[in-house]
Amino acid sequence: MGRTRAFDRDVALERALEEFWRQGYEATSVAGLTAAMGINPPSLYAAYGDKRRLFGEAVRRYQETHGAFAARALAGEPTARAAVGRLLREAAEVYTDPAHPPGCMIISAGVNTTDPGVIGELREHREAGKAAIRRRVERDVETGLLPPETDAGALATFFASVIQGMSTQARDGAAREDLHAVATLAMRAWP
Amino acid sequence: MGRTRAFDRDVALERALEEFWRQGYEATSVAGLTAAMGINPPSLYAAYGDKRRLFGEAVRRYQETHGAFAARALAGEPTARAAVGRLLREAAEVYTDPAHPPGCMIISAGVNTTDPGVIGELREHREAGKAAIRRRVERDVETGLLPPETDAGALATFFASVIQGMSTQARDGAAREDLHAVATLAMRAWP
DNA sequence: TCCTTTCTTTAGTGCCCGCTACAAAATAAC
DNA sequence: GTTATTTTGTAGCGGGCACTAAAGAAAGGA
Repeated sequence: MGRTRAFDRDVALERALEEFWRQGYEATSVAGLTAAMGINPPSLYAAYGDKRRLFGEAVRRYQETHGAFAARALAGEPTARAAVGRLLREAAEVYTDPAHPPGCMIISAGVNTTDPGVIGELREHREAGKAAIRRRVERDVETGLLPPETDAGALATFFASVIQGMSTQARDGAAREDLHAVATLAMRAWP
Repeated sequence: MGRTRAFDRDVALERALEEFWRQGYEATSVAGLTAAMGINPPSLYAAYGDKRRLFGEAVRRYQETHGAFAARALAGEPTARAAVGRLLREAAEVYTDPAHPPGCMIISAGVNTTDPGVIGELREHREAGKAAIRRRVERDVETGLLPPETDAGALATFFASVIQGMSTQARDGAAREDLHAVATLAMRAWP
């Protein structure tokens, strides 16, 4: 019983997500959030807790929607090489999609933030992504698709670096074809 | 004539530089700056103007000291390939030097900043670095050291991406040898 | 209809931000 | 020593920050 909520919780969360994506955690103010979400501060605090927890929900939602292409690419190709190639190509697409802010929220939203919880949460997501690449490469080494001397850790760090660089380039205004060229050149690193 | 300044302007500027380097422009407060510099706010404003102009001086100083290795690498090797190889290796060294904050100030200090002047100033430095790589590659294409079909712009964007990714990795705590491995793999992109 | 519960809006709270007025202290010129 | 000039420390300015107390408005249950 009681008065029903006048706004759509998921729609408002998506608006908040895009504010955090565009400006990062610290540079995004509660006033800016409420303006983007179309609600007043007490509604935000009643529905999401506080700014920090709203950010946590936004990160989770990002992983499940805009960022989900990465896990799909790594799981949906017969070889590590094809999986990473798809991962890089799709990153070029997503990072330059004009329908939302450029680059990757997980990579950029915690930069220059004071809150150690925010920094750690995003860094763990980035490390998890790097570890996923590494495991995909190791799988192909174990099955003989890649030579046994392949350094899976180095390849994972390299491709993670390239993806993080592509995100920075996208935020600097790089065009989609520029990032596709980066992806193509990065694929030459395979043994 | 008048009272002489009680602090060393250059030493205090270096302290401010490291604050901006570690935390970025917006997350660095004037209170934090004055504490790091060992002075009071009126001394900061008398000596440097305001926070924005102090940041501009810090960026200029960074380019002339910690960041000068890049121009030296591009100018001091006989081939573009050797120059970029040295650039990547030295970036791995500098970005993980425990004597100062990790990563590159030009790449990270403007992320998630509201001030468009700060954003634009740092982006122009990044674009200038990318253009310098491109010109170095073009020079070797013109002299016949690289095949005429070489895409200098794509190579420049690729290596700029790798360097920006290395900076992010360093800020995430990557070891020096990890970044050296990234540099080695990136060098496989050459035609 | 009336009561209870929840969401809504208004209007703030205390705090830290970049920045500065002011007067005391210190130095150079004479 | 005196004066003019600059730097210094103290103390505080207006403003935006994250967050909330209070009361009205809207819904369900009796």
